[in-house]
Amino acid sequence: MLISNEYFNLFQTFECGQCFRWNANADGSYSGTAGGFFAKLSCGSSGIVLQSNAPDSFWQDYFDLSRDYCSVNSTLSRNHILAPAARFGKGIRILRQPFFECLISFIISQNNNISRIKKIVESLCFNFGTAHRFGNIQYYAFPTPEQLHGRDLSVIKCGFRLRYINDAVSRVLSGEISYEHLSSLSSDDARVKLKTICGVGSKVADCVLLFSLGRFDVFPKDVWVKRTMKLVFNLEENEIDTFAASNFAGYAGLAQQYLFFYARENDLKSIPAESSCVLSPNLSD
DNA sequence: TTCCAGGACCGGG
DNA sequence: CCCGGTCATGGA
Repeated sequence: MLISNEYFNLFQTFECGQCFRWNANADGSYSGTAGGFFAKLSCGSSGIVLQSNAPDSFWQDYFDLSRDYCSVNSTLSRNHILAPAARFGKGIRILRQPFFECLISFIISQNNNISRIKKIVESLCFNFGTAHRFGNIQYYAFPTPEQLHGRDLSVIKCGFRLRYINDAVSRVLSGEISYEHLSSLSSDDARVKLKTICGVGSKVADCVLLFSLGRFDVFPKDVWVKRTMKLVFNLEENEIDTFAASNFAGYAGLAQQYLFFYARENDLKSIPAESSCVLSPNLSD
């Protein structure tokens, strides 16, 4: 499969913090798994080459390839404060990750750092997921709810999140929480439903809504985003949602991801010298 | 040693 | 509604 798209950058898409099972190879290509499939993506002169055991339609959906990111990026760039971040992360695509994988991964993410999140998720897959092979590469699918139900998960060392995972597993298995049902709800109603899972609050729910259900209207607020919104827009936490809804034209989720990626890549923890309210444009690319 | 990480829960005010 | 303390774990 060949993907020719200026608005799809491997590093930006896989390192922007939305996913935990993609890793860079020495040559800059990326390998990873989703939905039980394996893929390797490398950037060539005529586009991105994707090798996989999955049908193209799976990745078409997963990488949100039918959406016009040029248009969305351009829309968001009309906000002159957001524009430098939109340019810096213009190759980010919002992944549509399989629901259960996304839900469990972001439950694990809470009060945690990305490198350890990846280790815990990988341990979960290695210990409880199904082993597969793609050529000479062995990989482990994300475990299904059935594979996790009733098991002692303490080997993955996820700390206090253990009972949260157990609750999510049983609620999904019972059918009470499902992708199909959530898809039929508004984002607000779906968020309320997700938050009935013990260990799922607003932030984790919004990440699931954005990274699995493709709800671009939500705006997940983690420590980095809250810090950045205060820094560059001078907004308190309780002001962010209404601001995002009225300024990001229905694409708050992508705006949030641009900001998160920009802030983390540039270690934006305090006000850069001299510029209190504009992202520094000379840091782009 | 202390602080922090893509937070959530619980209690009390 | 909002606030502070607490919850495992490991890296800086």
